[in-house]
Amino acid sequence: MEAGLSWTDERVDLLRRLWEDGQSASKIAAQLGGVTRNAVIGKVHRLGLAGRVKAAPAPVNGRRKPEREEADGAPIEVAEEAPEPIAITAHRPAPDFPPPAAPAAEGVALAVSERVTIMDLRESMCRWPMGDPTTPEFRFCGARSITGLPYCTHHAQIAYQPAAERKRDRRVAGFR
DNA sequence: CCCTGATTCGC
DNA sequence: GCGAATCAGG
Repeated sequence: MEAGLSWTDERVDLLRRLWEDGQSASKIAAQLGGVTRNAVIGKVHRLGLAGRVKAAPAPVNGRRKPEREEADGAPIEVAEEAPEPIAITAHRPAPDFPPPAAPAAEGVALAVSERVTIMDLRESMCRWPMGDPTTPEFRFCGARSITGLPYCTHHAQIAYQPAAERKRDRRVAGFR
């Protein structure tokens, strides 16, 4: 499938903006598409913009070393962090996010049983519209949505397609 | 159980 | 450089 999908300048740029905007790795991954949250976190660290607004949550080891024992009398010095006064966290509730202007249905079939009416729509449910809003048959996708986003992972990828990729993946089928 | 980021290491 | 596996925690 998408063979040429990698960390292009544009994708890195988007990653930067979203991360600095406080978006979580999983959300960013969903919006970028084609990568997992691990990939995002890994990239974030490589870019050197990890852990900005964090105290010191994980000075521990991530992956245990099976056989390799660090048996030496040299205690690893942990760099003490400078007494950072206060982090400037400008709250920007209006990110330059691409609105799901043209929701396009695609072939993948979601479980019909998951569809819900607006009455049953919860915060954690996908708000992807399905059907004609003017009819009583109108439903929402209803699948588990990405925390903080109105859509499930599947629809988020459709709604938030990267600008570069967007043109190619245009698919306008009938709504359902 | 859902999620979060951090770390290590094989590729 | 990349990201899965794993860890540690909310």
